[in-house]
Amino acid sequence: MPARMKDIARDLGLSIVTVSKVLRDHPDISEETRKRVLRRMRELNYRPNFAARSLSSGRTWTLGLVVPTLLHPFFAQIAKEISFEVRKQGYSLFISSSDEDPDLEIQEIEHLLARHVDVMLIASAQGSVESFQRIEELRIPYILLDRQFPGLQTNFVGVDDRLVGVLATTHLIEQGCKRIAHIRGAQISTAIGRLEGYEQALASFRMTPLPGHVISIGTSGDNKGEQKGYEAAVSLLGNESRPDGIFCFNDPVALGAMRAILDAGLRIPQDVAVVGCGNLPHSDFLRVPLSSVDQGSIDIGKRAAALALHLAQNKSVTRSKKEFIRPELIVRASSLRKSDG
Amino acid sequence: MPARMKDIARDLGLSIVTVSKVLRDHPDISEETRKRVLRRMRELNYRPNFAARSLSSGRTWTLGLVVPTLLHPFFAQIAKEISFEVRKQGYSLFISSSDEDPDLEIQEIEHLLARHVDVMLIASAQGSVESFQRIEELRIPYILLDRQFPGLQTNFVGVDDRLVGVLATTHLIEQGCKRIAHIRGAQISTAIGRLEGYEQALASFRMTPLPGHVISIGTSGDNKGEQKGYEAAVSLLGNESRPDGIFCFNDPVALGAMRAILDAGLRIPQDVAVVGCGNLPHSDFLRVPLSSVDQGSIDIGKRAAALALHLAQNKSVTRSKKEFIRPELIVRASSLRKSDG
DNA sequence: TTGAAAGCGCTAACAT
DNA sequence: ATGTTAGCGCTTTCAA
Repeated sequence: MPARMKDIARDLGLSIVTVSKVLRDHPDISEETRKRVLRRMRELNYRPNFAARSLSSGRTWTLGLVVPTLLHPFFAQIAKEISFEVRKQGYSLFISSSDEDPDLEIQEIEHLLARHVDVMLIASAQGSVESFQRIEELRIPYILLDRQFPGLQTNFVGVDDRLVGVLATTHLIEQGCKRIAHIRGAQISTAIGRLEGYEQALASFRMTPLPGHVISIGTSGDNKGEQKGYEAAVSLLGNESRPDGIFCFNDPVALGAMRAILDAGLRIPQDVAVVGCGNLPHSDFLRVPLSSVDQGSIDIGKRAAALALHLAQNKSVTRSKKEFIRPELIVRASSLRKSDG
Repeated sequence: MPARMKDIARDLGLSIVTVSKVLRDHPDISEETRKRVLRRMRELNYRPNFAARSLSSGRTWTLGLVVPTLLHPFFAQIAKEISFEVRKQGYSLFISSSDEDPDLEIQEIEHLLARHVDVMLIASAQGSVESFQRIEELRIPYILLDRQFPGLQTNFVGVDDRLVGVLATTHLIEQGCKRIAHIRGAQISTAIGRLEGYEQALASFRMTPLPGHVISIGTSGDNKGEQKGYEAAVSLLGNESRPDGIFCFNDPVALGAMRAILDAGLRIPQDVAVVGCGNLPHSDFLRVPLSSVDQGSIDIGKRAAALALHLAQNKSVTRSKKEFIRPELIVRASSLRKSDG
């Protein structure tokens, strides 16, 4: 049977309240009492009972994270980082995966709300913003990760997706590509941002996408990225003005695209250069090592954790703190056509 | 302010207990009362308060999972699966990562114990079993995942590692390899099991490992697998009787080994065939698609979840239910030397 | 600087 | 079939 405050108080001839105050670093406790209490706590290996604490304080010291998938290293990294950071402050993290399914995501959110998490962190697969209204009604602070919703005033931490597109596309231009295509993602903020960056980079070199050179993989989840990328690339390669560079929405899509290019008997990067996004592990060891834009998942995790802790501790609910992480281009063989990089 | 049982009871002129009983499907409640209560619950969007429930029932409806790393898809898949399965029964899962660090793992375990999780699930990075004694003292049921400890009577769910070794090695023999080496992992049960399987398979064909053909990557975590695999393979290739087949402890190690083989100007699988373990995503798209033994992570997750739920619900603490998942060999180009495979 | 009283929302025994 | 009584272990006033 674990020790309770009651036991410590009895043993030391003090009241429970005094013990409680020591535990929470309350100022008006004499140094001597504090020491005696702390000593006895150590002896009895005392651990506070979170359920009791939550019930009386109204806080659970618990956070909830919902990601579209844990299998993608990007989200796994974020989850790990958040868990680690908040843990330092005594918070625990519920992690759940929505499998890119909006309905399942809503269920997971509801479940975490029922748990009275202090803060919610969501990388959402929603098409609309309705599910967030429930959270707001309950006055639970929340943070959107990676994916934004236009017009929604909320806390957000994610990569600067427009810059992702600019970095990748500018790099392809600098490598001498003249006909740069983009395999874009579905209608979520990340895909839109990267597309805008792609267009912006082209525009700044007085270029424009050729007809049919922006092609979408549709609304498929991440799990079909490779196949969708393959199909999209096959279509691009059949275009009357065949691209000599492709910026892909993410790495799985890029893998599929590369396979299609090689299957067509073309060379990477000489005939078609490829850049992905996400910087997946083992990108080095692919048939052609893949250039990719790193999304700074560790930074995202750290910043999200810091923001979450802030929200958990201040009853003042910040509603629209937006933090953008700078992406970084990792150049590998798939796009390196000039030795000067 | 969320609705409480008290509100429902007041509105309906009932006692709190009656409401509570409805919620928990207690038998002695009239059908009519049940319906009225359920209806009002829906109207008020009632959610039970887990903290209160935990405090009075002594159960938290919460499980804790500690994995060495979430970045490895094997553990991510397990985590996701467990989370999903237990969620169906109203349980939530705390997920934390130890980063393959035994001390950090102990901290994470302590933290979860302080949370009074109903069941602990641990894929342990420990060298010794001491940390589990703390869990036993507290009489919290726990399940070991993936990695066992000799002589420890505990619940376990994981792949049959000996069979992993047998499958991989037998396959290499059948592909005509005559000098099969093994790059083994550190002193954990998975590595030992796979080594035993390797030896057993050789023995059943009246073969034995040649001198220096079993080589260890040491105690390094998974993150250095690729480099360690490279080094190990370089050493093997310098052996006076050069191997013509290598069974690698896991896929990262196999990637490193393959790189070393290619760097040495040798062909895969003609000169050296390679088999890994883990069946990492994108194994298809490597320079040479990698044959690998799949560890059935989804199955592991499902079985672990079922066992955890059982333990959570029965106060009878099963202490040594062991479940072994059958691994499956996925043959790809890295080991395919005969068309009849 | 310490403590008494009240209560957080719920469940578990025991009435009725 | 429904209700009464007592807590679960802690925090939060407020008083001493």
